[in-house]
Amino acid sequence: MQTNNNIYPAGLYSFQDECLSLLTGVLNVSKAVTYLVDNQRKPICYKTWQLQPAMHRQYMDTFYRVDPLHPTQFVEQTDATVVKMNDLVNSQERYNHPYYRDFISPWGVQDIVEIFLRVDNKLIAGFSLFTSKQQPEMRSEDIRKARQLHQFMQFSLEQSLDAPKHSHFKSFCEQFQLTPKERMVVELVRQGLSNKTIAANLDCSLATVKTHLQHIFCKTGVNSKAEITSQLYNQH
Amino acid sequence: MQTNNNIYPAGLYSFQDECLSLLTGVLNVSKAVTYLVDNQRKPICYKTWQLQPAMHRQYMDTFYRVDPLHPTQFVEQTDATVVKMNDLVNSQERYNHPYYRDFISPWGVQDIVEIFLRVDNKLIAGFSLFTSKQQPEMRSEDIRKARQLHQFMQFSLEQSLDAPKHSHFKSFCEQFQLTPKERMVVELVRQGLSNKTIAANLDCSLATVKTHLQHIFCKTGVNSKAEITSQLYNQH
DNA sequence: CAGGGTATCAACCAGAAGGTTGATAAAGGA
DNA sequence: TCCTTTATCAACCTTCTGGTTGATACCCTG
Repeated sequence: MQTNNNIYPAGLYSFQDECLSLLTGVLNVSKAVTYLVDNQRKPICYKTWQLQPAMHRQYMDTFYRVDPLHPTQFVEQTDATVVKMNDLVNSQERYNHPYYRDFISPWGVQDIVEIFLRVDNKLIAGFSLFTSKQQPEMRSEDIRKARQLHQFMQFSLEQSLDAPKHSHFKSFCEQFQLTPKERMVVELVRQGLSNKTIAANLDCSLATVKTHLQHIFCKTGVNSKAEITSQLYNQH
Repeated sequence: MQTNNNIYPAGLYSFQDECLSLLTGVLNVSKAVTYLVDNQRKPICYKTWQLQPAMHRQYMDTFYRVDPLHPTQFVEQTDATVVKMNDLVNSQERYNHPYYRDFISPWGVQDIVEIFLRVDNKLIAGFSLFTSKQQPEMRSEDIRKARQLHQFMQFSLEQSLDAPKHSHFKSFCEQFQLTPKERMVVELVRQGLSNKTIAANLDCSLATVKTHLQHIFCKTGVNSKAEITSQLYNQH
């Protein structure tokens, strides 16, 4: 079942179960499915909740090819976390699209919300939540809750996988548009050096280091060197 | 030889933040507060959400003594996870109880839901969720969702306690034989907090924090809080 | 019961860090 | 060319941190 060089930590499978239970328990959905994503961005390890086996089989045989929410559709958009189908595709397109006309609609589905989990910007798991035509339409309030749940699942995942966070430094610097010299200061601050030592490292005066720090504090909204460090390790 | 079951693993504090965000984001509450629980079952490390500082102060000064949802009330009931105040105490008792009459009611609170997290049957964290008198009453549906959220938080907690991430923190603390309190200080230092904030979190004086730090510096050979942080992340 | 370990707090001091103002100078784009 | 950005430095002040000393109190163990 598992492909070659794709090793998932044992906990990921139960994590998947727990997430599915959480999402279906808290959000008002009629059926749901979850999967992991392999190196080739192919969904594997499906787990379903109140989803007809025949429907799943039909998807696996045919309709995955035209699924607008398929993981391969979100290769570039690494920021796509919670995607609502009816927002992604307008009603006109839906009417003509084989995925809706021949698959989604006949199974009584009104809308689908897709939730993606990533590690290091790499998609590793997804959840499809279905609402039926009998249910009230998904409101922005529900999407907000879904995003909230996503945030916690993502946090939980990073905690348990001990996800590498080396990209934080870069994203931190870019996010606040720090200048090259300021970035150097940030890196030396991260190492726990005193201002005097930083000045020695950069071959400038203590006053200059303090000015750089002042600019960094101002740009980032942080109040101390210690906070910079904790920011670099705790994204949130 | 002292009881070491009071170790707060690295990340527990941000875990607390995330849980608070999750609960207040998904459930319909007006204010909330979370705390960790120490060996003596005393709540520490409070974090509030939309809760008036004056109300919190009033609780800390006086009313914690008569709080029917106080962690010490649930010593035996290791299965108590989600407790609704109005279920626990009937309306007759509520009317005469000083906690309701003089504290809860004047602050416009209708009901409180308490959520407990345990590790090895030992209570380690709690969340108090408040609904206001303006809100509709908590239904069993909401409690069911709260239980669902609890289940996931509990799962996530157990997962992250086993995560390799904690090995640095743990080995650092064990290597230098830091006491439970000192470990807490180390963790709060890691978060980049000032001594004053650490004191507030541990509910002790600034002087005590400085003493703990002095002992930590002495034991570890480190010279500053900033160095502690870099030690925790740079150990290989 | 004495003693070690832990936790608590106060007072004091020197030095580091944070915050502000102001100034100079090189580099690069409008 | 002017103006902005970036990098540099000084002086001044407040607050925070680190380092020290000393003291009280509790718990557990010998």
